[in-house]
Amino acid sequence: MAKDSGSPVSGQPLGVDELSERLRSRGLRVTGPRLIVYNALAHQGGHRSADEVAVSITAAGPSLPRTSVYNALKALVDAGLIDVVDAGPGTTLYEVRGESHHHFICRQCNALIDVPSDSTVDGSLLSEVPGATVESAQVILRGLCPECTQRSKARAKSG
Amino acid sequence: MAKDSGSPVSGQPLGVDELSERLRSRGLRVTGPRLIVYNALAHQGGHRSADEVAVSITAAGPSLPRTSVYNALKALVDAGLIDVVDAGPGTTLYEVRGESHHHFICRQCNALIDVPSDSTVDGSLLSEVPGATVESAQVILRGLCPECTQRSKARAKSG
DNA sequence: ATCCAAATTTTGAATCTGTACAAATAATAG
DNA sequence: CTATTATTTGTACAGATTCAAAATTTGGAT
Repeated sequence: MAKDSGSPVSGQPLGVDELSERLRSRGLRVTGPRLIVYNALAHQGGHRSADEVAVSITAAGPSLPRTSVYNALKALVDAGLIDVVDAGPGTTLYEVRGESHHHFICRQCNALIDVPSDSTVDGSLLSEVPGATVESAQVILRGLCPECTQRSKARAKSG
Repeated sequence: MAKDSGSPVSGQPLGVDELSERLRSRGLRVTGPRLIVYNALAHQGGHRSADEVAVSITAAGPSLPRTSVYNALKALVDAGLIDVVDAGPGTTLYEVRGESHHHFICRQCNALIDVPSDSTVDGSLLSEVPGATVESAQVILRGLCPECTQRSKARAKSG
């Protein structure tokens, strides 16, 4: 569903030691599948589905059972090491936790583009719901990506 | 996944005539299923899954095949008459297109709450992607809804 | 009013994601 | 090293969405 490549907005992935510490600090054990899945996702970069992660793992050596990939992804999310990408309904996408950012989705080619978040705007969003405790704000922008915008303009001119 | 009822933020649904015109203006035919699905969604209000729409249609008379509901929903989205709700991965939810607004999702009770959008903030979001044509911006706010926030406070005090 | 070509609907089955469960296994405390 | 308990794994399952092919309907032309 989502066409996607590397991410222009990201922090650097964690090493095994810090990774382990973070897992333990949340009461989670450090296991093979979790390290493998995290590294696969970090190595691929960008936004990836559980299936894409599984495939890349298999490509790199012995494969992990599908269920294990799902389990590991869930554990990593719980540990705050990776995030579920807010990019609308459909297949769940994950990304290594890095700097806060938003997402742009092209309605034509489905490209998913990271957009640096403006902390000022971000701040105003967080105070928008009276009575509620707003913990995070994700923005989904939709429209035509730069490439499709170009193509669209070209088509309008010539024919 | 999403617990939900009517929407506090909405425009008034379109009549058959304007509905038809809008479909035609996008090269889409005016068909029974499309009108039925639109009206069902408009009548229910709020954020609804394809299944909820199908059920409400069946309850009101002759039922539509599930596939037809999906087809009609897609056509209506293409025509810009309804919107896909950005509320994270999972079942796709739809709503009649009305005033622009955002969504708040409670991490505890999964309540999905409409949040009026601040046009100022909205404006800044729309200009955030150089080269791209940003057509819409939806915001997903996450945290504790007012009720769960209350419960949380109460628990902190007493126990 | 009628006919035609193309767009849609319909039917039924297939697919794709994600989850539930129970038994086997591995990670950590002591 | 051993016990305890979290995890992993393999299998089965459920729900959402899509697909292919045949039947029908729409909108424009005759």
